[in-house]
Amino acid sequence: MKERYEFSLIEKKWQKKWAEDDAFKTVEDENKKKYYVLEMFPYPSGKLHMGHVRNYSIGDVVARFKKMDGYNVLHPMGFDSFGLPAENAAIKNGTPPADWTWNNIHEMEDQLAELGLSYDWKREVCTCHPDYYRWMQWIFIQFYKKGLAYKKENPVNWCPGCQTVLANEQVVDGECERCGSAVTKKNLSQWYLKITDYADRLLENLDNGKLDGWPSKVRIMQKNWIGKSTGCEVQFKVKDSDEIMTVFTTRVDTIYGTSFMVIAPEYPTLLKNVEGTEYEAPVKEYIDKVNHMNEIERTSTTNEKTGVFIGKYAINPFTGKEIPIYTADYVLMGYGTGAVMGVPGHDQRDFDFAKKFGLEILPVVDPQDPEVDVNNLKEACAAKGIMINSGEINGMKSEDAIPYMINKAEELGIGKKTINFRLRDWLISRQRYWGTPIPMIYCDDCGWVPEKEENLPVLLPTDIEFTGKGQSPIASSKTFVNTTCPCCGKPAKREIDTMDTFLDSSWYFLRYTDPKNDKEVFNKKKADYWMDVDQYIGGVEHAILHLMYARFFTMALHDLGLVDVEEPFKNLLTQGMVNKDGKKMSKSLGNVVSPAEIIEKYGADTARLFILFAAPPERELDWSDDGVDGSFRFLNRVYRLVYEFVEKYGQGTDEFEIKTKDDKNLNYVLNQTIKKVSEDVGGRFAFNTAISSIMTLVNEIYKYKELPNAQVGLLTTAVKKLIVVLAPFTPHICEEMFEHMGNTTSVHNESWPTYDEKALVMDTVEIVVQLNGKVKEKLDVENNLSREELEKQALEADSVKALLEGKQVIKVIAVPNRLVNIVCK
RNA sequence: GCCGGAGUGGCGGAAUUGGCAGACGCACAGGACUUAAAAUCCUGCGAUCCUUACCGAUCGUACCGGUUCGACCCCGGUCUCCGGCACCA
Repeated sequence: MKERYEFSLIEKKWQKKWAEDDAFKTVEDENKKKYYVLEMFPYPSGKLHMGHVRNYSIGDVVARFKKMDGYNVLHPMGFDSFGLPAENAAIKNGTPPADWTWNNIHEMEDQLAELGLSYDWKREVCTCHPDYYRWMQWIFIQFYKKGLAYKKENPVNWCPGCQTVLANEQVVDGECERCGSAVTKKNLSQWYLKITDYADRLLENLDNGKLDGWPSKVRIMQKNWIGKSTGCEVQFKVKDSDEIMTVFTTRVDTIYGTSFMVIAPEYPTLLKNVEGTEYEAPVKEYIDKVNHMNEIERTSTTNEKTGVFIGKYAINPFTGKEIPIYTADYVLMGYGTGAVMGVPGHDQRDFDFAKKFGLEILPVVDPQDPEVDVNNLKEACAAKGIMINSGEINGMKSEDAIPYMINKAEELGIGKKTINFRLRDWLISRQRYWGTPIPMIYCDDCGWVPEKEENLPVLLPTDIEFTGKGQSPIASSKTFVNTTCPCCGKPAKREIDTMDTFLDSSWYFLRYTDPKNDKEVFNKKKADYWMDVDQYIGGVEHAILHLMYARFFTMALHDLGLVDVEEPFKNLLTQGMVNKDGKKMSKSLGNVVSPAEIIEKYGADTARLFILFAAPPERELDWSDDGVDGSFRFLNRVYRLVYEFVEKYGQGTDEFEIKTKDDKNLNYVLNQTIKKVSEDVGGRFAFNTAISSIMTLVNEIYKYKELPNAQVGLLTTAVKKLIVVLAPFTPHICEEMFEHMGNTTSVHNESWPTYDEKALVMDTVEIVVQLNGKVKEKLDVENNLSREELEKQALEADSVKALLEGKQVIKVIAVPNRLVNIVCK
């Protein structure tokens, strides 16, 4: 070890050694407790950013700590390597997507290596590799066989920028989450996965304790996304017709206040109902107008209500009243039945609509609120209350009227209790090239048939022209499309769409448990040994999409008998963003700090230390160049401490005896630090406070070593343990210092140190004396004094007596080892 | 609109169960070492007031109020910021 801290040499030296020794290889071991720590694998854009560094630094500390703490740790890494950017590069530069992607993967592997992360690279998984997507296709076929995958024509979200369809979850505020184009609707025949079959289970597990290790924020977001609502379907007859229109409502109690009905412009019988009437032209015109709106326009809540009367009336089954039927775009075909009953008194949308079209507003719930005049409503009153104008349910509480009316509707055979979910089935077809081919074949005689499993993988063709326009680029392949039917052997055509890349990332954590298996998707025994993931770490932006898809996949695979667990991630940590000057790092703002630059200037250990120290992991972190300097200074300070120690004492000695107050103090701080780091890293992931306590220890060692009666043995112990507890955070420098202290093994194979309870008990403690809750005095008293004894000693202390002079003591509260509060006047 | 979360020095943050607010670090200021600089080391660092100084006093965790011997922490209300959902009947 040199006198100066030359991080670059040190980091290269140990990275090489770890690679040569295969230091982080993991194998199943039934005799050891397993721990699976996983960071969300990256898309191989080619460059690591600070968000990655933060994500992987957190994971690495946990992995290294758990390993030292005696666990059999699985800590793998891979690449989510299908996706649009590779294809865009092909359009722009003519580089084949595969070449572009593999180049990027190799660059990112190098960058990850520079961070000194403890991955078992033998388990690397890349989703664009045929060894992986072969099993992706296999899973799809199992889903298809179980009825979980189906093809259907539907109005779907279409992104004109990416020239592909999108899942509901990928449409954000009416825009494509990737490119920001306004999303439009298109009628297309597409593949779906039946995630709605799992809606109830996905929802239930959010609240039944299975996901208690998740941030409640994420659970609430998923809950809202699934959006369960319990209500009632009620049938309305259409006047002078055999047709029945069924509405869905959560407020069947208000049915007596229905003054109109609205159906969606896509309602299947709408055109038939107006055919040949004077209403045909205006209705068609309206539908046409709606079809030309994009999602942003159509779903804007600030829009004034629009709609047209369709010339028909429905009959309220409870009152017999005839009500006009309208079509309006505020009613969505995709939710409920596509028809609603209009109760303007108690639903704001219906209120707005009634005002616009001059329809009757009949109050049926009295909220018993002096501020609300029910007979002259200024806005809809959604509050609960007492039923009025509602026939036999008058006087009932509205919350009691709901079950009563559901019951009644069921008895009369005109309705039933219904549960609706906001969650829709997952549209997984993409009109793109760089993704897993959907392994389905269309035969004129047999229809859609899955490829035979022994023929998997269905390889991506390479004779492709990339234009960025039209249908899937795969259509341009001369070799791919034509095949024979796996069922009857006649000529048939392959599906040319590929899968949404979110499928690839929905089960990669399972493949890590058995990544090289070419006989099965993964071995059940291995998967059952490692699963579930004990700690999953990644950005909160995946709270809904990835995390819900992965949960769905795991449940479905569980149901197929492939794995025991049904929830994949026991604990979830959502890390905050890395900002600069309070703003998101971005090229356009020119405030991007590149990890490569920082590593070159300060080394990976400093980068890791700073990023873990600057803020708690789940919070946003503001990058500070000065702060990085501080972390660098600290590592230099530790380095110097060890260097000077060895210069002076060689390997030192382990033997010591606690004699002086200073000995006792250093030993206390040492044990306190071990305790604090163990709890902060092992329990609550407070890496910032763990590091601050290590800094305190270093400060104390510096003070102690200058004392004339400092003991070499105690000093040696403190320095050695310091290196060990710091090792998970800054692995290279600690390895170097550990070696310099005379060790021939790796510091990362050390057992995590335990602390001595006895060392944490001081002879005396400082307690606070308060007068009426205000601190006035501090006293050193014997440790663990009883309440009574503490009170007695405090009142007898001269300084306290002086304070109380001329005052009358009313009450004394004594808390052992903490304080005495004297209430007086 | 609905549902979450947050608000603490000049800055990042700490206070884990209602018990000394501001740990640790950054920045800044002063000093030591040095021919000088860097590096390093030492000291100070919430506000206001008092005092020559030491000592001390009062206020202070977004704002207003409450509970309590005692509140950054619990309760009620208000404001601001951030995130999610949103014409889902």
